[in-house]
Amino acid sequence: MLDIKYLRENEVKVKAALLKRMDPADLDLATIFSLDDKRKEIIGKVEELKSERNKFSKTKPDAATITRMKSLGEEIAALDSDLANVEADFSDKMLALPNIPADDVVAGGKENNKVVYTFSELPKFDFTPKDHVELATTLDIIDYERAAKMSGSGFWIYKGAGALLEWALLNYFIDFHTTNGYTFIIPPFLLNEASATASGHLPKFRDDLFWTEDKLCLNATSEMMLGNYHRDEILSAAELPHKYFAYSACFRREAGSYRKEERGMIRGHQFNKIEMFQYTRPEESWTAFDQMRSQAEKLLAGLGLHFQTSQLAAGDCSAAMAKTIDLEVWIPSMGIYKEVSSVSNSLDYQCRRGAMRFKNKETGKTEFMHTLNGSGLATSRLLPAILEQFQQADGSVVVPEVLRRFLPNNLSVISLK
RNA sequence: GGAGAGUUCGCAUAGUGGCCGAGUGCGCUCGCUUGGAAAGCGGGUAUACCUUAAUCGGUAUCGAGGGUUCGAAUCCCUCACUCUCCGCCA
Repeated sequence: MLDIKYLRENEVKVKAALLKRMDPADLDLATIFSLDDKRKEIIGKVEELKSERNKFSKTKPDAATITRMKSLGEEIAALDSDLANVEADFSDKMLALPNIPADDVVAGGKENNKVVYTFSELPKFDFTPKDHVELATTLDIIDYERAAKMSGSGFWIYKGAGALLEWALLNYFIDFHTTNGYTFIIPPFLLNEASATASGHLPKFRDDLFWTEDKLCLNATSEMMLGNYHRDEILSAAELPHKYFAYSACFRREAGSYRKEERGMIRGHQFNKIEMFQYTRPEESWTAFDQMRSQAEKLLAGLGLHFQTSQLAAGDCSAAMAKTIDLEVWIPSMGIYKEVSSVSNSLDYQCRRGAMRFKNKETGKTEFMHTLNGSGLATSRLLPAILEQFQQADGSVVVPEVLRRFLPNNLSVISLK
């Protein structure tokens, strides 16, 4: 959520920035301002009346006063209900406004994304490379068929060396983030509606979430959890920044999509992800952003995979974010780069929504913090990338060096039994 | 799933319809005192919104939402959470 005062004081600038990501037809600040005016007007009136009522409520009033207060009460009730309507309308419209893109974020959609970094060379093969589904199935490390039998399409089973490799990836990430001073969190995997709303995923993603009969939804990214961790809290300046990382399985319905082009485990209903998250002082968030980007890149580079980093155009960033960069790993069989990490700065947008503040010692004021999140990393596209990029002519796969210490007997090659 | 007890200002507690946005103790903080400290004494110590140049002031908030009432921390209803006992339990 944006700051109404800032909007009013910087209307021209804000408008220009928002138009980088919004259709002009959807941007109507004038209506928001007039709702705000109306809101203030009613508040002025109703509070005056309440003040009068309170004066008489301090003592036992006589019969005449009681009659007068009764009609005053009716007036107050009417104004209160008007106010509730106006405020609901106002807050709907405010919540619908996306974040203001950072100055260096270009306008437009996906087509304007720009590659800003590339790691290593495109892998070349002197044999005909296989895709990860064939490799995994032949090596018997991923079982798609039995997963479909048990749970339906879009699920898979990690098996044997596949499960060990998956777990080694997670261990490698956990080790890395812990070394960098992040605190490990394993959150609940189900959350209630209030939390999903505060994190900004509702109402937008309602249909993309799995819902239980108990009105809880399955976590689609642990950002939902980490972004709620300090909700309605006021922290002290001294404890900032807070750096967390969480492991969770992530569940997404992915209704009606893509199965043909995105076979195997490129897109599924359940995958594992480790998410970095920071709460910072406002003046420190861009430094933290660069830090998180570099951490995600190091993590991925450590695996030796060919990938690129793209800076997203305004329209391709999710609504809450002022700036986002994506790490995209090369999937040889598809001939494209697929996202494995997304690092974003939401500035104070999420904190306004969740009332997450800190006490600034110098100014004595309570201010909103900034939040940043970044995958570090999602595994569901890494495993295919590893299988495909590191495959050998005989169908075996070389295990990245950094993972071996997390595997039994320092397993270095996954081969046919 | 059943029965009961709870949820008040950072913490602990007081408060059963108007004098309660809320007392007391602890904590924190400022000042006095002191060579310095402790003790002691005195002051301060929530959040949001409205108003204001700012202060002052006003409104709301005693788990959440609704109701009764001229007036609710206090009475009624619904919900959430915590604790105790019983039941069930892959």
